Amino acid sequence: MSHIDRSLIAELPLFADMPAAALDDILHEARSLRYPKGKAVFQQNEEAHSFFVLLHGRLRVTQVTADGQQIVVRFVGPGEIFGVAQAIGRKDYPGTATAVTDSIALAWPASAWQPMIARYPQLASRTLQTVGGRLQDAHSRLREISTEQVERRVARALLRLTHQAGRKTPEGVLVDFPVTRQDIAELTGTTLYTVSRILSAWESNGWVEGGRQRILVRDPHRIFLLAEGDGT
Amino acid sequence: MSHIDRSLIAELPLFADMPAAALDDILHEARSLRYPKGKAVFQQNEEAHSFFVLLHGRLRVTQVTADGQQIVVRFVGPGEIFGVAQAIGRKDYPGTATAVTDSIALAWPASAWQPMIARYPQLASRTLQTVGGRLQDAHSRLREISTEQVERRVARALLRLTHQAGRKTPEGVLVDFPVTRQDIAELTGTTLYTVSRILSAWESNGWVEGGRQRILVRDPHRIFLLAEGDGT
DNA sequence: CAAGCTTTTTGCGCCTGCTCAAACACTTTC
DNA sequence: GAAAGTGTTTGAGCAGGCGCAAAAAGCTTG
Repeated sequence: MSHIDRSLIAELPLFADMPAAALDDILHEARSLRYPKGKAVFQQNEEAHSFFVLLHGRLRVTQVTADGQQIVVRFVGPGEIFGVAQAIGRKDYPGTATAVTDSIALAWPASAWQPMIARYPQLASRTLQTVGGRLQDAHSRLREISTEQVERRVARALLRLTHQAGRKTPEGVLVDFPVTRQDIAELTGTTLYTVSRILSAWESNGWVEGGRQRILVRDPHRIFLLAEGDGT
Repeated sequence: MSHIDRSLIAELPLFADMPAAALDDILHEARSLRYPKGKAVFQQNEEAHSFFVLLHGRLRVTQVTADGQQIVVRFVGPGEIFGVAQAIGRKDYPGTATAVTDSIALAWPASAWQPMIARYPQLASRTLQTVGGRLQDAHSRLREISTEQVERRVARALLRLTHQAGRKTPEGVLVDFPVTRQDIAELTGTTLYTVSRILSAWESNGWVEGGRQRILVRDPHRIFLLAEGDGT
Protein backbone atom coordinates (compact mmCIF):
# COMPACT_ATOMS: atom_id res chain seq x y z
CA MET A 1 0.00 0.00 0.00
CA SER A 2 1.40 3.37 -1.04
CA HIS A 3 1.77 6.04 1.61
CA ILE A 4 0.41 9.48 0.88
CA ASP A 5 2.05 12.36 2.62
CA ARG A 6 -0.24 14.46 4.75
CA SER A 7 1.37 17.63 3.50
CA LEU A 8 -0.58 17.13 0.31
CA ILE A 9 -3.87 17.86 2.03
CA ALA A 10 -2.96 19.71 5.21
CA GLU A 11 -3.41 23.08 3.55
CA LEU A 12 -6.81 22.38 2.02
CA PRO A 13 -9.80 24.19 3.55
CA LEU A 14 -11.63 20.88 3.84
CA PHE A 15 -9.00 19.56 6.24
CA ALA A 16 -7.97 22.83 7.88
CA ASP A 17 -7.09 22.73 11.56
CA MET A 18 -7.09 18.97 11.75
CA PRO A 19 -4.33 17.29 13.76
CA ALA A 20 -1.65 15.36 11.93
CA ALA A 21 -2.88 12.08 13.37
CA ALA A 22 -6.34 12.71 11.95
CA LEU A 23 -4.94 13.50 8.53
CA ASP A 24 -2.90 10.32 8.54
CA ASP A 25 -5.92 8.37 9.65
CA ILE A 26 -8.00 9.88 6.85
CA LEU A 27 -5.31 9.28 4.25
CA HIS A 28 -4.93 5.69 5.29
CA GLU A 29 -7.83 4.64 3.10
CA ALA A 30 -7.05 6.95 0.21
CA ARG A 31 -5.47 6.09 -3.09
CA SER A 32 -3.80 8.61 -5.32
CA LEU A 33 -4.78 8.33 -8.97
CA ARG A 34 -3.59 9.93 -12.18
CA TYR A 35 -5.99 10.94 -14.95
CA PRO A 36 -4.44 12.01 -18.21
CA LYS A 37 -6.23 14.70 -20.19
CA GLY A 38 -9.44 13.33 -21.64
CA LYS A 39 -9.87 10.42 -19.24
CA ALA A 40 -13.04 10.15 -17.19
CA VAL A 41 -12.79 9.91 -13.40
CA PHE A 42 -16.32 8.55 -13.27
CA GLN A 43 -19.29 8.29 -15.58
CA GLN A 44 -22.86 9.42 -15.20
CA ASN A 45 -25.10 6.64 -13.82
CA GLU A 46 -22.11 4.56 -12.79
CA GLU A 47 -22.27 3.20 -9.25
CA ALA A 48 -20.74 5.70 -6.83
CA HIS A 49 -17.84 3.57 -5.65
CA SER A 50 -15.63 6.46 -4.49
CA PHE A 51 -15.43 10.10 -3.56
CA PHE A 52 -12.50 12.30 -4.40
CA VAL A 53 -10.36 15.33 -3.69
CA LEU A 54 -8.63 16.88 -6.66
CA LEU A 55 -4.97 17.51 -5.94
CA HIS A 56 -3.85 18.78 -9.30
CA GLY A 57 -5.38 19.55 -12.67
CA ARG A 58 -8.87 20.43 -13.78
CA LEU A 59 -12.03 18.45 -14.43
CA ARG A 60 -15.19 19.16 -16.35
CA VAL A 61 -18.41 17.76 -14.89
CA THR A 62 -21.17 17.20 -17.41
CA GLN A 63 -24.63 15.72 -17.60
CA VAL A 64 -26.30 14.35 -20.68
CA THR A 65 -30.03 14.30 -21.28
CA ALA A 66 -32.02 11.32 -22.48
CA ASP A 67 -31.81 12.61 -26.05
CA GLY A 68 -28.06 13.12 -25.96
CA GLN A 69 -27.80 16.83 -25.27
CA GLN A 70 -25.12 17.81 -22.81
CA ILE A 71 -24.60 20.55 -20.24
CA VAL A 72 -21.51 21.50 -18.27
CA VAL A 73 -22.35 21.37 -14.58
CA ARG A 74 -19.09 22.87 -13.35
CA PHE A 75 -15.34 22.80 -13.56
CA VAL A 76 -13.49 21.30 -10.61
CA GLY A 77 -10.18 22.83 -9.51
CA PRO A 78 -7.39 21.74 -7.17
CA GLY A 79 -8.37 21.30 -3.54
CA GLU A 80 -12.02 20.67 -4.26
CA ILE A 81 -13.95 17.66 -3.05
CA PHE A 82 -16.06 16.05 -5.77
CA GLY A 83 -17.97 12.90 -6.57
CA VAL A 84 -19.74 13.06 -3.22
CA ALA A 85 -22.79 11.22 -4.54
CA GLN A 86 -23.16 8.92 -1.55
CA ALA A 87 -22.84 11.84 0.87
CA ILE A 88 -25.97 13.35 -0.63
CA GLY A 89 -27.75 10.03 -0.62
CA ARG A 90 -27.25 8.80 -4.16
CA LYS A 91 -26.11 5.38 -5.25
CA ASP A 92 -24.79 6.55 -8.62
CA TYR A 93 -22.97 9.58 -9.96
CA PRO A 94 -25.34 12.16 -11.40
CA GLY A 95 -22.74 13.33 -13.93
CA THR A 96 -19.50 12.52 -15.69
CA ALA A 97 -16.17 14.00 -14.55
CA THR A 98 -13.51 14.25 -17.23
CA ALA A 99 -9.95 15.54 -16.92
CA VAL A 100 -9.45 18.58 -19.16
CA THR A 101 -5.81 18.74 -18.16
CA ASP A 102 -3.64 15.98 -16.71
CA SER A 103 -4.96 15.56 -13.19
CA ILE A 104 -4.26 13.83 -9.90
CA ALA A 105 -6.95 13.01 -7.39
CA LEU A 106 -7.21 11.25 -4.08
CA ALA A 107 -9.95 8.65 -3.98
CA TRP A 108 -11.66 7.10 -0.97
CA PRO A 109 -14.07 4.19 -1.17
CA ALA A 110 -17.65 5.39 -0.77
CA SER A 111 -17.97 3.12 2.26
CA ALA A 112 -15.38 5.27 4.05
CA TRP A 113 -17.65 8.31 4.07
CA GLN A 114 -19.94 7.45 6.97
CA PRO A 115 -17.19 6.31 9.36
CA MET A 116 -15.11 9.31 8.35
CA ILE A 117 -17.74 11.93 9.15
CA ALA A 118 -18.65 10.04 12.32
CA ARG A 119 -15.07 10.43 13.49
CA TYR A 120 -14.50 13.92 12.07
CA PRO A 121 -17.84 15.71 12.07
CA GLN A 122 -16.38 18.92 10.73
CA LEU A 123 -15.96 17.12 7.41
CA ALA A 124 -19.73 16.85 7.10
CA SER A 125 -20.12 20.45 8.07
CA ARG A 126 -17.53 21.65 5.55
CA THR A 127 -18.91 19.47 2.81
CA LEU A 128 -22.31 20.96 3.57
CA GLN A 129 -20.81 24.38 3.00
CA THR A 130 -19.24 23.27 -0.26
CA VAL A 131 -22.45 21.73 -1.52
CA GLY A 132 -24.35 24.78 -0.33
CA GLY A 133 -22.04 26.97 -2.34
CA ARG A 134 -22.67 24.86 -5.40
CA LEU A 135 -26.39 25.14 -4.82
CA GLN A 136 -26.09 28.90 -4.83
CA ASP A 137 -24.05 28.79 -8.01
CA ALA A 138 -26.71 26.67 -9.61
CA HIS A 139 -29.41 29.11 -8.53
CA SER A 140 -27.38 31.99 -9.92
CA ARG A 141 -27.14 30.22 -13.23
CA LEU A 142 -30.86 29.49 -13.19
CA ARG A 143 -31.59 33.13 -12.48
CA GLU A 144 -29.32 34.24 -15.28
CA ILE A 145 -30.50 31.76 -17.86
CA SER A 146 -34.11 32.57 -17.01
CA THR A 147 -33.86 36.32 -17.16
CA GLU A 148 -30.84 37.41 -19.16
CA GLN A 149 -29.85 37.53 -22.80
CA VAL A 150 -27.21 35.26 -24.19
CA GLU A 151 -24.45 37.83 -24.49
CA ARG A 152 -24.67 38.72 -20.83
CA ARG A 153 -24.67 35.08 -19.81
CA VAL A 154 -21.56 34.43 -21.85
CA ALA A 155 -19.90 37.43 -20.22
CA ARG A 156 -20.73 36.06 -16.78
CA ALA A 157 -19.48 32.59 -17.67
CA LEU A 158 -16.24 34.04 -18.94
CA LEU A 159 -15.75 36.05 -15.76
CA ARG A 160 -16.34 32.94 -13.69
CA LEU A 161 -13.80 31.03 -15.71
CA THR A 162 -11.19 33.72 -15.22
CA HIS A 163 -11.86 33.75 -11.50
CA GLN A 164 -11.62 30.00 -11.26
CA ALA A 165 -8.58 29.56 -13.41
CA GLY A 166 -7.35 32.89 -14.67
CA ARG A 167 -3.65 33.42 -15.25
CA LYS A 168 -2.53 37.00 -15.56
CA THR A 169 -0.36 37.73 -18.56
CA PRO A 170 0.94 41.02 -19.93
CA GLU A 171 -1.84 40.81 -22.53
CA GLY A 172 -4.69 40.20 -20.11
CA VAL A 173 -6.19 37.29 -18.20
CA LEU A 174 -5.97 33.88 -19.80
CA VAL A 175 -8.29 31.03 -18.93
CA ASP A 176 -5.66 28.53 -17.93
CA PHE A 177 -7.09 25.33 -19.33
CA PRO A 178 -8.57 24.29 -22.65
CA VAL A 179 -12.14 25.58 -23.07
CA THR A 180 -14.06 25.13 -26.28
CA ARG A 181 -16.87 27.31 -27.59
CA GLN A 182 -19.02 24.26 -27.06
CA ASP A 183 -18.10 24.20 -23.36
CA ILE A 184 -19.18 27.79 -22.97
CA ALA A 185 -22.37 27.08 -24.85
CA GLU A 186 -23.11 24.19 -22.49
CA LEU A 187 -22.40 26.42 -19.51
CA THR A 188 -24.72 29.16 -20.66
CA GLY A 189 -27.54 27.28 -22.35
CA THR A 190 -26.89 28.37 -25.89
CA THR A 191 -25.22 26.97 -29.00
CA LEU A 192 -21.59 26.92 -30.00
CA TYR A 193 -22.48 29.06 -33.04
CA THR A 194 -23.88 31.82 -30.93
CA VAL A 195 -20.89 31.73 -28.58
CA SER A 196 -18.53 31.91 -31.52
CA ARG A 197 -20.35 34.91 -32.95
CA ILE A 198 -20.32 36.72 -29.61
CA LEU A 199 -16.62 36.08 -29.02
CA SER A 200 -15.83 37.16 -32.56
CA ALA A 201 -17.67 40.41 -32.00
CA TRP A 202 -15.80 41.01 -28.74
CA GLU A 203 -12.55 40.17 -30.42
CA SER A 204 -13.14 42.71 -33.15
CA ASN A 205 -13.60 45.26 -30.35
CA GLY A 206 -10.32 44.17 -28.82
CA TRP A 207 -11.94 43.03 -25.57
CA VAL A 208 -10.90 39.39 -25.84
CA GLU A 209 -8.66 37.28 -27.98
CA GLY A 210 -9.79 33.88 -29.11
CA GLY A 211 -8.01 30.83 -30.28
CA ARG A 212 -8.42 27.13 -30.40
CA GLN A 213 -9.62 26.07 -26.94
CA ARG A 214 -8.23 29.31 -25.67
CA ILE A 215 -9.67 32.58 -24.42
CA LEU A 216 -7.69 35.59 -23.35
CA VAL A 217 -9.59 38.44 -21.74
CA ARG A 218 -7.80 41.64 -22.69
CA ASP A 219 -10.30 43.98 -21.06
CA PRO A 220 -11.88 42.32 -18.01
CA HIS A 221 -13.63 45.50 -16.98
CA ARG A 222 -15.42 45.67 -20.30
CA ILE A 223 -16.64 42.10 -19.88
CA PHE A 224 -17.68 42.93 -16.34
CA LEU A 225 -19.78 45.79 -17.67
CA LEU A 226 -21.41 43.47 -20.16
CA ALA A 227 -22.22 41.08 -17.33
CA GLU A 228 -23.38 43.54 -14.72
CA GLY A 229 -23.78 46.93 -16.24
CA ASP A 230 -26.91 48.55 -17.50
CA GLY A 231 -27.44 48.77 -21.21
CA THR A 232 -24.88 51.52 -21.80
CA MET B 1 -41.47 30.29 27.30
CA SER B 2 -43.89 28.16 25.34
CA HIS B 3 -43.34 24.41 25.29
CA ILE B 4 -43.39 22.65 21.95
CA ASP B 5 -44.42 19.05 21.98
CA ARG B 6 -41.87 16.67 20.54
CA SER B 7 -44.59 14.73 18.74
CA LEU B 8 -44.66 17.60 16.23
CA ILE B 9 -41.25 16.70 14.91
CA ALA B 10 -40.63 13.10 15.96
CA GLU B 11 -41.96 11.78 12.66
CA LEU B 12 -39.91 14.04 10.42
CA PRO B 13 -37.07 12.42 8.44
CA LEU B 14 -34.69 15.09 9.70
CA PHE B 15 -35.18 13.95 13.28
CA ALA B 16 -35.84 10.25 12.66
CA ASP B 17 -34.50 7.78 15.21
CA MET B 18 -33.55 10.45 17.70
CA PRO B 19 -34.27 9.78 21.37
CA ALA B 20 -37.00 11.77 23.08
CA ALA B 21 -34.48 13.56 25.26
CA ALA B 22 -32.61 14.78 22.20
CA LEU B 23 -35.81 16.05 20.61
CA ASP B 24 -36.72 17.93 23.77
CA ASP B 25 -33.24 19.35 23.91
CA ILE B 26 -33.46 20.49 20.31
CA LEU B 27 -36.92 21.97 20.77
CA HIS B 28 -35.85 23.90 23.80
CA GLU B 29 -34.48 26.70 21.68
CA ALA B 30 -37.22 26.66 19.08
CA ARG B 31 -40.10 29.03 18.70
CA SER B 32 -43.26 28.19 16.81
CA LEU B 33 -44.41 30.94 14.47
CA ARG B 34 -47.50 31.53 12.36
CA TYR B 35 -47.33 33.07 8.90
CA PRO B 36 -50.61 34.02 7.30
CA LYS B 37 -50.89 33.68 3.55
CA GLY B 38 -48.80 36.33 1.84
CA LYS B 39 -46.49 37.05 4.76
CA ALA B 40 -42.73 36.68 4.31
CA VAL B 41 -40.79 34.40 6.65
CA PHE B 42 -37.58 36.11 5.63
CA GLN B 43 -36.41 38.45 2.91
CA GLN B 44 -33.59 38.19 0.43
CA ASN B 45 -30.38 39.87 1.71
CA GLU B 46 -31.75 40.06 5.24
CA GLU B 47 -29.36 38.86 7.94
CA ALA B 48 -29.82 35.13 8.49
CA HIS B 49 -31.00 35.30 12.09
CA SER B 50 -32.80 31.94 12.10
CA PHE B 51 -33.27 28.61 10.42
CA PHE B 52 -36.60 26.84 10.18
CA VAL B 53 -38.60 23.68 9.81
CA LEU B 54 -41.99 24.03 8.19
CA LEU B 55 -44.68 22.27 10.19
CA HIS B 56 -47.72 23.21 8.19
CA GLY B 57 -48.52 25.13 5.03
CA ARG B 58 -46.53 25.96 1.94
CA LEU B 59 -43.90 28.56 1.10
CA ARG B 60 -42.61 29.97 -2.14
CA VAL B 61 -38.88 30.80 -2.22
CA THR B 62 -37.92 33.44 -4.77
CA GLN B 63 -34.91 35.44 -5.83
CA VAL B 64 -34.96 38.78 -7.56
CA THR B 65 -32.27 40.03 -9.90
CA ALA B 66 -30.67 43.46 -9.75
CA ASP B 67 -33.10 44.72 -12.39
CA GLY B 68 -36.18 43.43 -10.61
CA GLN B 69 -36.84 40.20 -12.45
CA GLN B 70 -37.86 37.30 -10.27
CA ILE B 71 -37.49 33.54 -10.31
CA VAL B 72 -39.10 30.89 -8.15
CA VAL B 73 -36.36 28.83 -6.52
CA ARG B 74 -38.63 26.20 -5.00
CA PHE B 75 -41.75 25.55 -3.02
CA VAL B 76 -41.28 24.36 0.56
CA GLY B 77 -43.67 21.80 2.01
CA PRO B 78 -44.37 20.47 5.52
CA GLY B 79 -41.47 18.71 7.22
CA GLU B 80 -38.79 20.46 5.22
CA ILE B 81 -35.89 22.37 6.71
CA PHE B 82 -35.34 25.76 5.11
CA GLY B 83 -33.54 29.03 5.62
CA VAL B 84 -30.29 27.19 6.36
CA ALA B 85 -28.16 30.07 5.12
CA GLN B 86 -25.70 29.96 8.01
CA ALA B 87 -25.27 26.20 7.64
CA ILE B 88 -23.93 26.75 4.14
CA GLY B 89 -21.73 29.59 5.27
CA ARG B 90 -23.81 32.64 4.41
CA LYS B 91 -24.57 35.58 6.63
CA ASP B 92 -27.74 36.56 4.77
CA TYR B 93 -30.63 34.77 3.11
CA PRO B 94 -30.12 34.31 -0.61
CA GLY B 95 -33.86 34.45 -1.29
CA THR B 96 -37.25 35.44 0.05
CA ALA B 97 -39.63 32.87 1.56
CA THR B 98 -43.31 33.78 1.43
CA ALA B 99 -46.28 31.82 2.73
CA VAL B 100 -48.61 30.87 -0.13
CA THR B 101 -51.02 29.30 2.32
CA ASP B 102 -51.32 29.93 6.05
CA SER B 103 -48.25 28.31 7.51
CA ILE B 104 -46.60 27.34 10.76
CA ALA B 105 -42.85 26.96 11.16
CA LEU B 106 -40.42 26.22 13.94
CA ALA B 107 -37.59 28.71 14.13
CA TRP B 108 -34.21 28.33 15.80
CA PRO B 109 -31.71 31.15 16.21
CA ALA B 110 -28.88 30.83 13.72
CA SER B 111 -26.46 30.65 16.60
CA ALA B 112 -28.04 27.36 17.65
CA TRP B 113 -26.88 25.59 14.48
CA GLN B 114 -23.24 24.92 15.35
CA PRO B 115 -23.89 23.60 18.87
CA MET B 116 -26.80 21.55 17.58
CA ILE B 117 -24.84 19.72 14.90
CA ALA B 118 -21.92 19.30 17.30
CA ARG B 119 -24.24 17.48 19.65
CA TYR B 120 -26.28 15.67 16.99
CA PRO B 121 -23.99 15.10 14.01
CA GLN B 122 -26.65 13.25 12.06
CA LEU B 123 -28.41 16.58 11.63
CA ALA B 124 -25.48 17.84 9.55
CA SER B 125 -25.45 14.63 7.59
CA ARG B 126 -29.19 14.76 6.88
CA THR B 127 -29.09 18.44 6.02
CA LEU B 128 -26.29 17.62 3.61
CA GLN B 129 -28.57 15.11 1.97
CA THR B 130 -31.38 17.64 1.76
CA VAL B 131 -29.15 20.31 0.29
CA GLY B 132 -27.65 17.73 -2.06
CA GLY B 133 -31.13 16.86 -3.25
CA ARG B 134 -31.82 20.51 -3.93
CA LEU B 135 -28.58 20.77 -5.84
CA GLN B 136 -29.68 17.94 -8.06
CA ASP B 137 -33.05 19.57 -8.58
CA ALA B 138 -31.30 22.76 -9.58
CA HIS B 139 -29.11 20.88 -12.02
CA SER B 140 -32.14 19.17 -13.48
CA ARG B 141 -33.77 22.52 -14.03
CA LEU B 142 -30.60 23.87 -15.59
CA ARG B 143 -30.45 20.90 -17.91
CA GLU B 144 -34.06 21.34 -18.89
CA ILE B 145 -33.98 25.07 -19.38
CA SER B 146 -30.79 24.75 -21.42
CA THR B 147 -31.91 22.01 -23.72
CA GLU B 148 -35.69 21.78 -23.87
CA GLN B 149 -38.49 23.78 -25.36
CA VAL B 150 -40.89 25.73 -23.23
CA GLU B 151 -43.85 23.39 -23.51
CA ARG B 152 -41.86 20.47 -22.20
CA ARG B 153 -40.46 22.51 -19.34
CA VAL B 154 -43.94 23.58 -18.32
CA ALA B 155 -45.05 19.96 -18.43
CA ARG B 156 -42.19 18.99 -16.14
CA ALA B 157 -42.89 21.82 -13.74
CA LEU B 158 -46.52 20.82 -13.57
CA LEU B 159 -45.63 17.21 -12.83
CA ARG B 160 -43.30 18.33 -10.06
CA LEU B 161 -46.03 20.46 -8.55
CA THR B 162 -48.45 17.57 -8.56
CA HIS B 163 -45.87 15.32 -6.91
CA GLN B 164 -45.08 17.90 -4.28
CA ALA B 165 -48.61 18.91 -3.48
CA GLY B 166 -51.04 16.97 -5.61
CA ARG B 167 -54.46 16.09 -4.25
CA LYS B 168 -56.34 13.39 -6.05
CA THR B 169 -59.90 14.23 -6.94
CA PRO B 170 -62.44 12.37 -9.07
CA GLU B 171 -61.60 14.80 -11.88
CA GLY B 172 -57.82 14.37 -11.73
CA VAL B 173 -54.92 15.67 -9.68
CA LEU B 174 -55.22 19.15 -8.27
CA VAL B 175 -52.23 21.25 -7.27
CA ASP B 176 -53.22 21.87 -3.69
CA PHE B 177 -52.12 25.45 -3.21
CA PRO B 178 -52.54 28.67 -5.18
CA VAL B 179 -50.20 28.81 -8.19
CA THR B 180 -50.35 31.60 -10.71
CA ARG B 181 -49.29 31.45 -14.34
CA GLN B 182 -46.58 33.86 -13.32
CA ASP B 183 -45.27 31.34 -10.76
CA ILE B 184 -44.98 28.67 -13.41
CA ALA B 185 -43.29 31.12 -15.74
CA GLU B 186 -40.74 31.93 -13.04
CA LEU B 187 -40.17 28.23 -12.43
CA THR B 188 -39.57 27.47 -16.07
CA GLY B 189 -37.81 30.54 -17.34
CA THR B 190 -40.53 31.81 -19.61
CA THR B 191 -43.27 34.45 -19.51
CA LEU B 192 -46.72 34.30 -18.03
CA TYR B 193 -48.14 34.83 -21.52
CA THR B 194 -46.51 31.76 -22.89
CA VAL B 195 -47.60 29.67 -19.90
CA SER B 196 -51.15 30.87 -20.32
CA ARG B 197 -51.15 29.95 -24.00
CA ILE B 198 -49.74 26.49 -23.29
CA LEU B 199 -52.22 25.75 -20.54
CA SER B 200 -55.06 27.02 -22.71
CA ALA B 201 -54.00 24.67 -25.47
CA TRP B 202 -53.83 21.75 -23.06
CA GLU B 203 -57.21 22.70 -21.65
CA SER B 204 -58.80 22.66 -25.07
CA ASN B 205 -57.46 19.11 -25.41
CA GLY B 206 -59.01 18.21 -22.07
CA TRP B 207 -55.67 17.37 -20.49
CA VAL B 208 -55.83 19.99 -17.75
CA GLU B 209 -58.34 22.39 -16.35
CA GLY B 210 -57.30 25.89 -15.45
CA GLY B 211 -58.69 28.52 -13.16
CA ARG B 212 -57.57 31.44 -11.15
CA GLN B 213 -54.44 30.28 -9.25
CA ARG B 214 -55.62 26.75 -9.82
CA ILE B 215 -54.49 23.87 -11.99
CA LEU B 216 -56.18 20.51 -12.22
CA VAL B 217 -54.41 17.81 -14.20
CA ARG B 218 -57.09 15.63 -15.76
CA ASP B 219 -54.71 13.43 -17.73
CA PRO B 220 -51.39 13.10 -15.90
CA HIS B 221 -50.13 10.50 -18.33
CA ARG B 222 -50.57 12.88 -21.23
CA ILE B 223 -48.54 15.54 -19.40
CA PHE B 224 -45.95 12.92 -18.58
CA LEU B 225 -45.62 12.11 -22.27
CA LEU B 226 -45.18 15.77 -23.05
CA ALA B 227 -42.41 15.95 -20.44
CA GLU B 228 -40.62 12.71 -21.23
CA GLY B 229 -41.90 11.26 -24.42
CA ASP B 230 -40.42 11.57 -27.85
CA GLY B 231 -42.06 13.92 -30.27
CA THR B 232 -45.10 11.72 -30.96
C1' DC C 1 -73.83 44.48 -5.91
C1' DA C 2 -70.91 47.81 -7.71
C1' DA C 3 -66.24 49.14 -7.80
C1' DG C 4 -61.68 47.95 -7.79
C1' DC C 5 -58.04 44.80 -8.09
C1' DT C 6 -55.67 40.76 -9.56
C1' DT C 7 -55.13 37.13 -12.66
C1' DT C 8 -55.79 35.23 -17.13
C1' DT C 9 -56.54 35.21 -22.06
C1' DT C 10 -55.65 36.39 -26.72
C1' DG C 11 -54.04 39.02 -30.86
C1' DC C 12 -50.25 40.83 -33.37
C1' DG C 13 -45.70 42.09 -34.66
C1' DC C 14 -41.07 41.40 -34.18
C1' DC C 15 -36.45 39.91 -32.77
C1' DT C 16 -33.18 37.02 -30.65
C1' DG C 17 -30.95 33.22 -31.28
C1' DC C 18 -31.37 28.54 -33.38
C1' DT C 19 -30.57 25.35 -37.38
C1' DC C 20 -28.16 23.88 -41.21
C1' DA C 21 -24.39 24.13 -44.38
C1' DA C 22 -19.95 24.93 -45.78
C1' DA C 23 -15.51 26.62 -45.48
C1' DC C 24 -11.59 27.43 -42.74
C1' DA C 25 -7.79 26.83 -39.23
C1' DC C 26 -5.14 24.56 -36.20
C1' DT C 27 -3.18 19.86 -34.22
C1' DT C 28 -1.97 15.41 -34.24
C1' DT C 29 -0.74 11.22 -36.47
C1' DC C 30 1.50 8.21 -39.47
C1' DG D 1 4.39 16.77 -44.69
C1' DA D 2 0.08 14.90 -46.26
C1' DA D 3 -4.06 13.27 -44.20
C1' DA D 4 -7.25 13.01 -40.80
C1' DG D 5 -9.39 14.85 -36.96
C1' DT D 6 -11.09 18.42 -34.09
C1' DG D 7 -12.46 22.96 -33.26
C1' DT D 8 -13.98 27.62 -35.14
C1' DT D 9 -16.09 30.95 -38.15
C1' DT D 10 -19.61 32.84 -40.96
C1' DG D 11 -23.74 33.16 -43.93
C1' DA D 12 -28.64 32.65 -44.77
C1' DG D 13 -33.11 31.61 -43.42
C1' DC D 14 -36.53 30.91 -40.20
C1' DA D 15 -39.40 30.24 -35.99
C1' DG D 16 -40.20 29.92 -31.12
C1' DG D 17 -41.47 32.61 -27.94
C1' DC D 18 -41.23 37.48 -26.13
C1' DG D 19 -43.23 42.17 -25.54
C1' DC D 20 -46.98 45.02 -25.57
C1' DA D 21 -51.78 46.05 -25.43
C1' DA D 22 -56.34 45.42 -24.40
C1' DA D 23 -60.08 42.89 -22.94
C1' DA D 24 -62.19 39.36 -20.15
C1' DA D 25 -62.91 36.80 -16.08
C1' DG D 26 -62.67 36.02 -11.04
C1' DC D 27 -62.18 37.55 -6.30
C1' DT D 28 -63.08 40.69 -2.47
C1' DT D 29 -64.32 44.75 -0.06
C1' DG D 30 -67.20 48.20 1.40
